[in-house]
Amino acid sequence: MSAPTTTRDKIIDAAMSIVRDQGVAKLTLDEAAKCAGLSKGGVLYHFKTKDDLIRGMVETLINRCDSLHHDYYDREPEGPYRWARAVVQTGFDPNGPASDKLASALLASIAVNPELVAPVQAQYERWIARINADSPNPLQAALVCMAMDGHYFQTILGLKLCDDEKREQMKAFMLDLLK
Amino acid sequence: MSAPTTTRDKIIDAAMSIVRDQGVAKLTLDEAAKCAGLSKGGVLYHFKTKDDLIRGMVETLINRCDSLHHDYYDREPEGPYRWARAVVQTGFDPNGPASDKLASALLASIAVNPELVAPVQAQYERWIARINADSPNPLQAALVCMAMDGHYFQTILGLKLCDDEKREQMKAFMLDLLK
DNA sequence: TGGCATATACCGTCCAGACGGTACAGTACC
DNA sequence: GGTACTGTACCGTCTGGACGGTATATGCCA
Repeated sequence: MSAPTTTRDKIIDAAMSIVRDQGVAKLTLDEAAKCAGLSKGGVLYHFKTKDDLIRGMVETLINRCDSLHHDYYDREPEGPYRWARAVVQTGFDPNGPASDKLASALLASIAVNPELVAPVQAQYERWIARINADSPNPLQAALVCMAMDGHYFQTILGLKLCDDEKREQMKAFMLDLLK
Repeated sequence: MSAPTTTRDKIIDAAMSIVRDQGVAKLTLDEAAKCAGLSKGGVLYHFKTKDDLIRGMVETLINRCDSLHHDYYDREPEGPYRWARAVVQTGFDPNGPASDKLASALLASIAVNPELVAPVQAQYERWIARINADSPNPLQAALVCMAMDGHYFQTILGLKLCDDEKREQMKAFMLDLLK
């Protein structure tokens, strides 16, 4: 994860760390300010409300996720399932959406105000469309993508389906299905 | 979902409904009491603390999930991947863990106090062990089970990967992989 | 049979603390 | 002197939880 540059980014980064390390309940404006190294007034200058802050977190999540999708798409060889393969690569990226930090944005949004998830839902549909468009068997692609969602699910809950070694096997297994 | 009988169950049921319908943030002792048709004092008689209430919700989730696993296991024909097939059937059961109501227990626990997820983590490992034990290719089973987790993930977030028709196709596709 | 103690289930009130948000007075750089 | 940003002091509200009280049922003993 690249180091945050602007104060705004620093606050978002701090908020994500709080959720990851201490749980959503501990995400308060005061705490976010303290972790970002400024006062509550400072935070409220950048984000008018707490919902606003979470909107920022969600936006960061979506942007970083989408840009990773594109990066991996460019690197993947042409052919069927190219987008699906990019999704798998993204999901296993240590700085990707399955990192504790980014996933925390989802957690924060659902917990505080379910409406804040809307942008994710919208983007999700766009991703699905993209994947379906270049997948010969949409069911096959959907299965693998659902499994990636399961991966996020496990990350958020701290569930361990497999150790690091099996994770690599899993990734290879998935990519193998997308040829 | 069977109608709650004891007051205790009624409270847990009410709490789950609140999380599902209004979001975790609205889950307060007062609100749970009101929805269950008694006073806050009454709720606190059955659950000493709010964490206790959530522990009850998580326990209900685990029990109902495990009992569904067993039900479907009994109904599935013998052979390889029998437990994995039971997991798929359970995941698609309208009253199963992917129902909004049960999933809300997870949400509540992570949001309020991440430690409360521990019982789920413990049970999860037992389920994994069971599935691996009768799966010729553990990667195949793991892929499908991860996809089921993805299904819960989508339920919680309100994401729509597929419509009802495609869901049925998906289920058939998964079960077909487990033969 | 009646009197009394104990347990269970539940109610209503009160309170300390935390939280989101406002107001405003700075400060530092351009 | 204006713009971008920070710090502090404060307010109203909400929430978890403590607590004392109440009604009913059950058990015990004479």
